[in-house]
Amino acid sequence: MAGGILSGLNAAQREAVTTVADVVQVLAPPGSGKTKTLTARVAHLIAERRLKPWNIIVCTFTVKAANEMKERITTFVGPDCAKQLKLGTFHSVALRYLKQYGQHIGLSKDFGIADTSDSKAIVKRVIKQNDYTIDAGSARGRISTQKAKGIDSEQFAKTKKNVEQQEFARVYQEYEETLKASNLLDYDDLLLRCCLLLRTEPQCVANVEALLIDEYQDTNNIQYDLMSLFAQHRNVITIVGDPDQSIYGFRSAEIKNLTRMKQQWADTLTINLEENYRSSGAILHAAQHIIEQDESRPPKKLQATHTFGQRPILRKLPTAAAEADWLVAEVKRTQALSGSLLQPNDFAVLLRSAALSRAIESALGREGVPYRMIGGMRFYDRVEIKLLIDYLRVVDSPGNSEAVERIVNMPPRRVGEGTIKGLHEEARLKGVSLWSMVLDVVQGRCKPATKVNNTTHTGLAKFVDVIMSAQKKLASTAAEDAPLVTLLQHIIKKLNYQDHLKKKYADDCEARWSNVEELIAQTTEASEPQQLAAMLAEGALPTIEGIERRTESVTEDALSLFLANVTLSTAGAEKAEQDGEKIQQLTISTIHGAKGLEWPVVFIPACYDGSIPHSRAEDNDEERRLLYVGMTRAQALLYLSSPGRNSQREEASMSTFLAQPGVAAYFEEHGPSIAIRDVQGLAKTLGRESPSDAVIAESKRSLERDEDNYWPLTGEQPPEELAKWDRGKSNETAWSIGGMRPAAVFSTAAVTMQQQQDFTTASTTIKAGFVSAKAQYDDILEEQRLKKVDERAAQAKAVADEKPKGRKRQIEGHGSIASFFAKPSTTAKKENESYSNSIEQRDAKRVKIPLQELSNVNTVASEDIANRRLMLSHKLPSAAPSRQTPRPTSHVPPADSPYPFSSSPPQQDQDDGNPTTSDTIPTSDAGHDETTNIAPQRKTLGMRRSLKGWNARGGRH
DNA sequence: GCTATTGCAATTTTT
DNA sequence: TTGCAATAGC
Repeated sequence: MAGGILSGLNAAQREAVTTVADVVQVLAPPGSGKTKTLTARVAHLIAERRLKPWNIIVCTFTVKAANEMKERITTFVGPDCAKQLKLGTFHSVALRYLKQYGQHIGLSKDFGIADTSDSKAIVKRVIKQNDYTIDAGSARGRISTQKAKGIDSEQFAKTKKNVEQQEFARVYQEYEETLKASNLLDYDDLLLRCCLLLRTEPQCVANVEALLIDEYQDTNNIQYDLMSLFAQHRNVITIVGDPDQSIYGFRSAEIKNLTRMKQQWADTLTINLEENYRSSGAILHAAQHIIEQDESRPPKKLQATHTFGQRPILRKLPTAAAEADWLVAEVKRTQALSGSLLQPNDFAVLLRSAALSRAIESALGREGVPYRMIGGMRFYDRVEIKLLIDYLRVVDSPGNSEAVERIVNMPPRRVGEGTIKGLHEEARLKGVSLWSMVLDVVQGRCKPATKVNNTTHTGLAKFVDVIMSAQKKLASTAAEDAPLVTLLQHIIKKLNYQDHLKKKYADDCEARWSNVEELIAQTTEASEPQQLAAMLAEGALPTIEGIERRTESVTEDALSLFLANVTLSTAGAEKAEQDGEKIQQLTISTIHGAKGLEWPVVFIPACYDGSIPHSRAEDNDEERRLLYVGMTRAQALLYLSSPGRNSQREEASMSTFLAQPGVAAYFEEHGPSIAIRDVQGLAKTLGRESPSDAVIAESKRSLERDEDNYWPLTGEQPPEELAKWDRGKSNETAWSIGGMRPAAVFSTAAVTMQQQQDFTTASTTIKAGFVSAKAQYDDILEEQRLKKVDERAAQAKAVADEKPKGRKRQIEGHGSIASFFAKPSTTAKKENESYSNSIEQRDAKRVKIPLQELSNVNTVASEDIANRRLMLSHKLPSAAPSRQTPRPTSHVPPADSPYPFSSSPPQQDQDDGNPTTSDTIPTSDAGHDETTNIAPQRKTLGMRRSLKGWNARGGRH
């Protein structure tokens, strides 16, 4: 077994794995096999040193890291053994101790965890109640900072200095009181209380033989304390980390903890890993150059093991939309030029902040590149899910007044804000929970000072009934009978939840309902006897003599553990992740979320001042490290880029980190040409087989542009786009249509499964959106027209079949319609796709015009389209506002599409070697055929009308 | 007093 | 582009 554990490790790694030193620091720069080393050490401790897995604690910082660690350890020691390890995020390990031994520090067993929205609500209420003037957001942050320093509210109050700080001290104190009253712990409390517990009852960790910590550079002081306490009996600690990758300073991470550790344990052995196995030499050089701008940082060696490869690319684009278009074009180009050596899974787009994904998502959607988003909105944070979770939380512990407040009038029960606020305040003064207050009112035991009229009283009674009946249900369901789902189903039924969703979210209730179904599926899974047992067992810590632990009542513990896990889990997306593995998808992530991961090709867009370094960041060195972390995720190709304007359309300049003199030498100005020998180099770096020359040549043919030469290197608009800008200014409506975000593009990994469904129903949904008979009739007419147009276009196509390549044209009527919803700036091509259908004569004649010229022709045409739209909007009186809402239907894929987002699957036409595309079909100036005129115009007007309908929506009716 | 509508502001990173 | 606050209406 030892051979297995050590195989593939270099000398330094072996030393780290097998050393007999008790306290070990492994300094592991990016790509040096950090996780590999840590997992191997765990395996070594178990296999060679004969430590019991249940006496080993492994802490990570993120759920993802924990999962990955678990997976990798499993391959070493097998699932049974791996399961017994105490492995998880700091928070989840702390939670286990508190659930089991919390009574020793006076913690009641059924405490809940206050998530971000709970904390936020509490702080807000406290501030409002007292007419304080502090900003709620910053107060929350400060509370967390104080807690991470280990300063509790009373200590802080004692040191209060100025008025502002006194006010904050009060907020802090009241916040703590409220948490206590609701029987909640916030994230920081989990760590703090665990420290308290382990100080008061050191016996709880008497069994711990070894402690291992991943990403140690991100520990804050509380976590440092926790580390010392976990290890207090044997002092066997292994940490891995890299100061250069410290990017959680905002969470009070202390890089100093590395030296602090050496001071506390004088015999600490430090091992440096210096070989990078991940990235090409060119990428490492560039990344290294960036990180070395920080002069306070101790120099460090990092040895490339791969060939030099392709230099990273640093590119300036005019706008975020252009940047996104360029990015997607590069994805497609590199994919094709590599002969599909690179697949969508191999690409990642890493962002400073999740909100930057908009432009990227819409460009990807438009071009049919499937993607998934990690980070961003969490599954359990979606309103329709959160509400149900809140119901479960109240059933589990009604003392959680925050949750009660959120759900008491949801769905609407005619219990208004005033009533709730009044009752809540009254409850607080009385020192009871909101729930017991409500209960007393409903059952007539208490006459509240707050006025409660009859309808409101009935509403409250309904609410009480839901909760109480659910509690009964839970109590009466045996552990074997899937208590969690049963309970959830009961609540859903009692609430008429599906109807509620229909009413509240008329336009996308299917999507929301399918999220609910996903939640049901998750609870069903968690309800299975083995799962239930596993959940309880996983939480269980070894029995230690002399320490009393709490006993369990299975069903209630299951619920409370389930809820705790929900709160601590990042996504609840395990399932979607599995699916993600099967489906080829590009990844979009924040840089923070990408830590520890790697991809063959990485894009880091939006590298402008204000984004990286972020305008709100207080520590620019940390921002630089963030960029370094992002860059070092790349194995073979790395693209950095910046738009000339930020999201607010203000001018944006290239990140200072990249604008330094000398930096440019490490970068190319444009994407690589990727000759065949480059593909071989790529294959080598990635450890894959290189595709044959023939395959490469073949896939190259599908490209309309095989060099990154559309966007000027200066960061200006290409002449084609400029022409549009000049003339298109007044065409605002069309732009805003284009900016619309498709409903089917979700930010949550967990929802990907449902995207498929959304799309398969998309064509019918379009119809459903047309409410008025007139509109529907128009639509039918429209479709017929388009069909006719398409038929003619198809004929033209037959004539012109030696056209250069590419994307399969869309013949379906709705496909053409869809292209009109797309963004004009970037989709001039697509507009032409449908529009040009009408100009078949020119089509046939111009097919042989070289690419460059073709795109110019296209531009002229789209300009004219824009102008004609404009004219029409003046001439034609708007028709009666249709009730039709502008369903974002832009990416309706063909029904047979293998990709959820594909509107143009990268398939070749089978019947001829020269598949046609409409992309490059040249179009002429204004249409001269009546049919052709009407088709695009009416669509445009339709959109205008519906936009009006959108704005005025609700005005009538 | 509750609901709906309209108008307004805001928008880092994670447990 | 979404989420919250104030306002008018029921």
